[in-house]
Amino acid sequence: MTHEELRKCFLDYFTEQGHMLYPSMSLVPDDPTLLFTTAGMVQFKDMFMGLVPMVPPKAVSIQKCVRTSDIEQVGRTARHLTFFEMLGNFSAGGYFKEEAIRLAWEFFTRVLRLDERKLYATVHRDDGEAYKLWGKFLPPSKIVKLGNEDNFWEMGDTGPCGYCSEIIYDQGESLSCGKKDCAPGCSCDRWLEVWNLVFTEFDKQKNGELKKLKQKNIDTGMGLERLLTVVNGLKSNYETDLIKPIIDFVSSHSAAPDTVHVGRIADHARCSVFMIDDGVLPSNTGRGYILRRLIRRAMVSARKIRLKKPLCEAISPVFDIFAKVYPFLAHNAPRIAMAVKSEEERFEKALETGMGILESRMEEIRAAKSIPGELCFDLYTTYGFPIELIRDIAASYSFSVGEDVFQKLIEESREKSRASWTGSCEASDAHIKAVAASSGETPFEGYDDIELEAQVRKIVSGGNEVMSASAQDEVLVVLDKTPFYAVSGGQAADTGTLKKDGFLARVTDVGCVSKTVLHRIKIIKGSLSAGDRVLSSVDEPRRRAVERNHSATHLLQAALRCVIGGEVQQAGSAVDENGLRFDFSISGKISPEEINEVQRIVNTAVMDDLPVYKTEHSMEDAKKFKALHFFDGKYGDVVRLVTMGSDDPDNAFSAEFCGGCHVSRTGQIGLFKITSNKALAQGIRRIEAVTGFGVMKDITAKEELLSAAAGKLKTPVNDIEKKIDKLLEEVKRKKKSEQAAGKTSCREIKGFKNIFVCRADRAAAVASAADEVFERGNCLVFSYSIDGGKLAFVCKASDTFIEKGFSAEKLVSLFSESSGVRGGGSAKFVRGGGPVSGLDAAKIEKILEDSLARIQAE
RNA sequence: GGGGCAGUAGUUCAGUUGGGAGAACGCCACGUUCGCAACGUGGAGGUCGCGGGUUCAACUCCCGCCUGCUCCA
Repeated sequence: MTHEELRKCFLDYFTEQGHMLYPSMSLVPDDPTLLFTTAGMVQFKDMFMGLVPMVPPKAVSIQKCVRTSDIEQVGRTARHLTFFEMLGNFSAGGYFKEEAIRLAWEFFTRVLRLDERKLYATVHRDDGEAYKLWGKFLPPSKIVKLGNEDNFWEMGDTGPCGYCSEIIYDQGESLSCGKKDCAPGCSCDRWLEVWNLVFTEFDKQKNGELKKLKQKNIDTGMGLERLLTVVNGLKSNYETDLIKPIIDFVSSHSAAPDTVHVGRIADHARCSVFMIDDGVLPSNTGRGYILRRLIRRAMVSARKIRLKKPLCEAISPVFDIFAKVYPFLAHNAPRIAMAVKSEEERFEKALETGMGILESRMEEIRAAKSIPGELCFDLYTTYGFPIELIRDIAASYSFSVGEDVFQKLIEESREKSRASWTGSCEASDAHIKAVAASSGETPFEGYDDIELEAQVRKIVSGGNEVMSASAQDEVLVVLDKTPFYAVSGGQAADTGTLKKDGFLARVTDVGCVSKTVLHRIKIIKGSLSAGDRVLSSVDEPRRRAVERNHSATHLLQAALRCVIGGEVQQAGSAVDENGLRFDFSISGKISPEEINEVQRIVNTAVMDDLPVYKTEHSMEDAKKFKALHFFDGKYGDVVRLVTMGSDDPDNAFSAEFCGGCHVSRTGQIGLFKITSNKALAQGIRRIEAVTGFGVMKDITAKEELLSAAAGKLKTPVNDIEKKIDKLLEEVKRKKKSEQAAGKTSCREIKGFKNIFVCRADRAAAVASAADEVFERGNCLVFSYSIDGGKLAFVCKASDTFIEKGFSAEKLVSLFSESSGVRGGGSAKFVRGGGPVSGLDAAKIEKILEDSLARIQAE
């Protein structure tokens, strides 16, 4: 059976039983506390919590997942993967244990016709109900009772959790670990945990307390790769058609194939491709860092097996495997390969500097016949040079590696990082979600009306629902409909006011929980109660500015595509009243000429005053337009389309899915000016720009700057450059003349042959005065100035004087003793200085002569 | 979020307990030789990432910030 057939089998079975099919969500979840989507239930979390209803209460999905906690095991065992797809059926407040167990058993035995003799079930030892239910299908000897470790399921420290029950497939004695107590539940390859049925009925609190959920839920998860292995009677995930083509490709291009490393490359290739497809790019933090680590680990393995292809080519089989399942993956293939390639180049560079450092310490390493752990740690943490490669290098020279020290240092630095981790706060979050869920959707009517009368549905203060609020309070308000745009899609939230007789409040922020809009207000006067009718008004000038910037962002993206090509992909965007920020992926460089061209194209579109169309389409219809890009499962049933220039996306200047607010004609944008253009990360650039009044503000600020500068230079604005050139020239000349010329007087000290004292009129000339004398030949010279209330001096001594005891250091130290003015340097050269009080030239030279006399006396 | 390393001439970098900012390549001028190349001499080019502090004196030490690289969470 192919993976495609198995998918169909699974989805057909559950949809026939009334389950609604949910497409896989992105690997990057909306939830910021989650690094990646790690299970099928992630997209149903709010439904399990009872915050959002599941209609109908039965769902089925095949979810892309990433888990990297067992990354070390990948390649070594038959079943560990960092990327996998999770088959699952779900119910929030619908069926529970009995139906879940029946559905699972029936799917395995009747649909897939798995050998019943090889199936076992595990249940929690306190879950008598599940034990009894399994009794209908399995003899007691094949139902295993285990503890919390195996049969209590929770995701993270808080949230939905409960007992679970696993179906285990016996892969046969040949795969047993051989231990005496090897039995179902053993973690070896013989007893494969295929399907996990989770009965979530608790909501774990931060303090560890288990609160009963409002409803009971079913959450099941089954790795597609594992199931495919079992169904086809294979021994390992790596033998399935989900991975084998990559293994074959990699092996055939390797000079020294090795199962562990080939497997690792295959797994990491799959994971990297899907992560990049969902918008992750290699970086040094967060999600990007996980991706970087995968790619770099794969590269290390590629070196080990002497892979003859770069990684960016080795990933190509992944696209073929998933061509039918994720049709848009192939569309992104060039971009994905590009991202991998640039990370490869980056890593190569890191390896090069690492090798350089290693070589520079080779002498010491050779002597010790060992690479010290401190050096390994340093190479690894500072330069990203992997320890595996250090081990290889050491082995090739038969040196040892300071592993103990290395491990100790790594552990210490990990501990440090962990200790400084401050958990994210989501204290009253759940309450607010609950209020939102019970309030229902808030229709947004602000596209057309920025002022309307609405009724107050709920008031939330400090996370709790209240009946009223009064002056000075800061509360959240839910209305029955709203003109306020909530922050989303990069567009900033509206601000404005809520008013009624004797009542006034400022709307400072507007947010969204599922489809309920929450208005954060600060009450200026009067009081507000649930049920009140209020006039809600959006600040118009601000909203218009936001619209100009948002529409300009669309024009910018279209212009970038014109100039650079279709590879430009939005990687982030932020729009507020002050300007716009657009991040995008680009493989190569972008020249200043290209930036100018982009700016010109956008302004042409503005001056052409193109009409802007906002239309709604069903997903089905929208897919017919060629010009549009789709992402898996990102949009709902109805999509809003914003096009400029034509209402036909295929002929429009710009066409994008967008729920945001826009001008009605591009002419309203006024003018578009790019203010910044820089690289954010490898392959990602950020353009910042302003429009309308923002451009005016920008120009005014620059004009003021120019006229202020002109004022200081006492010259007309147009002559600024000339004037600056002149001034620079003057500064340079002065600097030179200061050093060179200046009045200096010099004399030989009586009784001391070739010992000179020079007095310069400026501090800057002291050194050159000393040099001038010193160049005449064998001598000792003390040069000083009294300038601005400070003494500055330089003393130089040639070798013969140093030998005789007259070093610059010695002389100055005696001089300092008497004068209190300090200085220092070497025997040949000393400089110093400081404030002088009551010292004049005569006194200074007297002190100097006394000091010389003391040296001579010694 | 925490740690490590780095930021010096157009470029690649050096700078040794704090004591006059350097090399190589590149650039300009002159010269030697001239098929190309090369060689010689001279020269221009630096707020030593930014801002504080310590000091007679900071590229160098201390504190803060910015940027890049990197490991960890």
